[in-house]
Amino acid sequence: MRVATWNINSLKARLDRLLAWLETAEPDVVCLQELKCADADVPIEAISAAGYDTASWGLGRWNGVAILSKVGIADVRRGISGQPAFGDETEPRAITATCGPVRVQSLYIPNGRDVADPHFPYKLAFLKALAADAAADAAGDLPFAAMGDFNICPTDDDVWDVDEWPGTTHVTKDERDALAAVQAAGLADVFPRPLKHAHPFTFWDYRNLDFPKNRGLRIDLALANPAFKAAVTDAYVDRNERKGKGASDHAPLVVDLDL
DNA sequence: ATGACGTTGCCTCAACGA
Repeated sequence: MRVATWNINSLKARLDRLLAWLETAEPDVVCLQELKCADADVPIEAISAAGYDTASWGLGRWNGVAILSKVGIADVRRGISGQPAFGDETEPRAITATCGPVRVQSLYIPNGRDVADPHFPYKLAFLKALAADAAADAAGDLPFAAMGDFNICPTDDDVWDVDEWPGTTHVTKDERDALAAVQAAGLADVFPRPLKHAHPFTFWDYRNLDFPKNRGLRIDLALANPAFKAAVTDAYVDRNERKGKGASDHAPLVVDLDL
């Protein structure tokens, strides 16, 4: 089976491209982030017509996550245990479901904005809660993967140029340590192959010709438990989806499984 | 070709992204 994760930067604005990509890539399960719409505005009919069930958690113009599945959606859970709120709002940044033989989590980790911004400790707190929350699924026999936009470059190789990257967030030791703690719970990075160039970047800023110049980041990850990892036959970043008019600034990360 | 930022809300600009 084929499982993917994609930060689509607005479900409404990207719907036509999403539907076209579902038809060509034929994933069985897709984790989406940055829906930027409320649950009531999720176009479940169009997605259903493409053959997918939808589980979503969206509140409005910011954040929002979903899981699409051709193989059923069961045991849906919104959020994570101990999820920190920002201000008085618990933001829609995690949804988990069992889809056929796998359990997947669609994650949109807070950006952090700047190391001096309140969003930065919020990001670290979210990751700390995630590490604790993931331990049970990580240790289980059911293939499980926490997938999504982690907003962290795990290593300097995951940045197009760490010297030129205006590196406050995404590359700090605190963030990488917090990510390592999630992995230490029993989740391994499913490292994808790039379709072009040396590094499997998943994000390129819209500005400054970053995509044509391959000034990218690898911030979208699939962290898998041993049962999921053992079933992986291939993983790649579909950078072709970053091309053309109306693209998201992220490309899908696709994982193939012998399941 | 992949081309100089895009999306949303109530909006004519601000907030946000990474």
